[in-house]
Amino acid sequence: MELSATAYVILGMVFREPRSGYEIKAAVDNSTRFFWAASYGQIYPELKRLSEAGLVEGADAPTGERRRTVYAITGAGRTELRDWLRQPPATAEMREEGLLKLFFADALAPDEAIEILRAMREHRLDLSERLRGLESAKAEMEDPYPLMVLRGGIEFNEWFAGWCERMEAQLLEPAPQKRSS
Amino acid sequence: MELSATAYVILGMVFREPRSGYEIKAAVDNSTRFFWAASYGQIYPELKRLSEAGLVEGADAPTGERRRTVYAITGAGRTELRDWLRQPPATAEMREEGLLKLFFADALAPDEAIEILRAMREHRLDLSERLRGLESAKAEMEDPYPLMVLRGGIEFNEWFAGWCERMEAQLLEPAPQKRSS
DNA sequence: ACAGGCATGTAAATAGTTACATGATTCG
DNA sequence: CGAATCATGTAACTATTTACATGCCTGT
Repeated sequence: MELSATAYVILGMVFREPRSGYEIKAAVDNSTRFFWAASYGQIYPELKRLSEAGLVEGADAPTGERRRTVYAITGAGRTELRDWLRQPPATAEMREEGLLKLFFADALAPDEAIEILRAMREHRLDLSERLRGLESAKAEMEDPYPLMVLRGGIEFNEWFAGWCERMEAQLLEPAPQKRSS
Repeated sequence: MELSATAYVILGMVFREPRSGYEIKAAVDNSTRFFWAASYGQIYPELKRLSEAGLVEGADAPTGERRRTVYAITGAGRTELRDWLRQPPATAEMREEGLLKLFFADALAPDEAIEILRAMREHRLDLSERLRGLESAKAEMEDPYPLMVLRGGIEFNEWFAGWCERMEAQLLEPAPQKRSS
């Protein structure tokens, strides 16, 4: 069975409890989004495919007149998810515009290069703040892995901010003089 | 002027010296690829667009009978690149399948979760080794930023590997007992 | 002679975002 | 009542990868 990455995100998100497409999107947005995103344009069509493949099962669960479908994982879906989890992770990518700009910063004045680092640092500090805001909610869960990943995210963003700070300092330092004695 | 991200990668890559599409690809592959990739399918069409927009200029530079075009940045291209470099970096994304799997690892046995971390750690160590292999080449350059970014990449991958190691150890530890005294 | 690297390009497929359309419910 | 949020979906667009096609040049 050849499934998209989004398919596995969905399977993972309905593994513990049935969820609607909207709820899956919300769950992704305050957890995996930071290392694996998914939009409505991916989620709804994928739910239909997974349903046709028998890996999830939809059930009507309207709130009043507002139609709503919650999807539960099936036995086959659970098997599929576990099989995938056991494969060694394949993709690991980063797209960091700040590093790209820093890479080309020789085209700018030195103080402008420092400005790139400062902006990256601020962004990473913002992110770690936001992740900290999610921490208490996850701290109560029985499942320990989301919290582990979240704390990893916080540590990473702080590490990155620290690196930016060190590089800013390095660029401010007077260039080391080459002397013979 | 609305340009794609690939356009700026190209402008940056031809800023210091004219390069062919093939050389741009090679340069990307052992530098920015780790945080910003580009394929032939993006580079060649984009070179044509940039050329039409007057931001780069192609010149025939065949090697024997083998046709070859090297592109040099124009004054307008330099201005465009610098304008972009001065904008605060907008996109910063990560797609890390290992973290996604770890996030869902509750569907597995504990030793299988450790295996995910071990695979991620190995991958990051491999990467930092490969980046170290590129270090000597960049150490001689006059332009200091590529080396700074490269060393950042090495440090990041080592930090990440260390985090994986710490998390592996945490999962191996006996669960802390809740005692009153 | 053949493999591997240099060199340019396109076509097709896949992935992903964004914007839009529609309508119900809840809270202030 | 109006805004925000719940809820589902599609269309259009943009981005990106992969595979393929073509052909020259260099070293063994």
